[in-house]
Amino acid sequence: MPPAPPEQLVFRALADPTRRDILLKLRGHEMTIAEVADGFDMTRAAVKKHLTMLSDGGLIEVQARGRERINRLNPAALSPLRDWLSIFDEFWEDKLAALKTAVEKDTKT
Amino acid sequence: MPPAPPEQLVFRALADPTRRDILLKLRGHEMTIAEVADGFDMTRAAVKKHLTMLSDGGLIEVQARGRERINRLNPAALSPLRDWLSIFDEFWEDKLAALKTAVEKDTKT
DNA sequence: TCAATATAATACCGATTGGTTTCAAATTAA
DNA sequence: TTAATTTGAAACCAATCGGTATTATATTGA
Repeated sequence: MPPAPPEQLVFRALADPTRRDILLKLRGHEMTIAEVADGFDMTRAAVKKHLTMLSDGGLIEVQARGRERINRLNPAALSPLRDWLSIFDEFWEDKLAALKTAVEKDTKT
Repeated sequence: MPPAPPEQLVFRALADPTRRDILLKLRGHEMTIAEVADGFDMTRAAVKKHLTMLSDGGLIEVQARGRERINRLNPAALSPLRDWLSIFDEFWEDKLAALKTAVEKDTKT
């Protein structure tokens, strides 16, 4: 297993909508570059660049098979994102609690 | 309440490490621009630009108070990110299940 | 073998980003 | 009132980004 890419590469990879769409497309089954590119309104070369950035972030794994490159989703690489998000869970809860209080106070009057 | 910014503005806002650090810094209590900028190795103007992008993504709320601008964390704006992440939960689970199976098989031999 | 296919690699382009500096405007405090 | 403070806004710069086109390389299939 290659080392987990730094958090920054994950956030950077997800910053582009085309790359997020690629990840969605890769759910379920692996694809060659040409298959991934199919349906996108850009050249294969452009899609390939996006795939490289996704690979840099560890979000996909690429495997050579003959002259093709098989791209496979690696959902485990989303962990840094989950971890970062969890830092804000308590504040999220605080906001919810405050809202609950406000609603209760409102219905009481 | 202003309309929720599109998902893309949230992902874009989080793509920069300085902006993520700003969000961490804003946990707990609100701050003026100068207070946010303090500790960062860049000009106040640069930090202000980051705050603008965070505001564009709805991740902070800005309120004028005299000549100061109070910046407050808005954790609710992270929802699009949570929602997007949840799309991959099932594949995450699949991977875990596969791992579990592999481990069981391994310990059995 | 040889042509077609799948990808890689590079150079190039315009737009955006992340930063700076400079100057103006609004607010506050002495 | 006047000077200091806080911010806003704009011009500018180098680097990165998202895309193109072109060329080269490796693999496959007839």
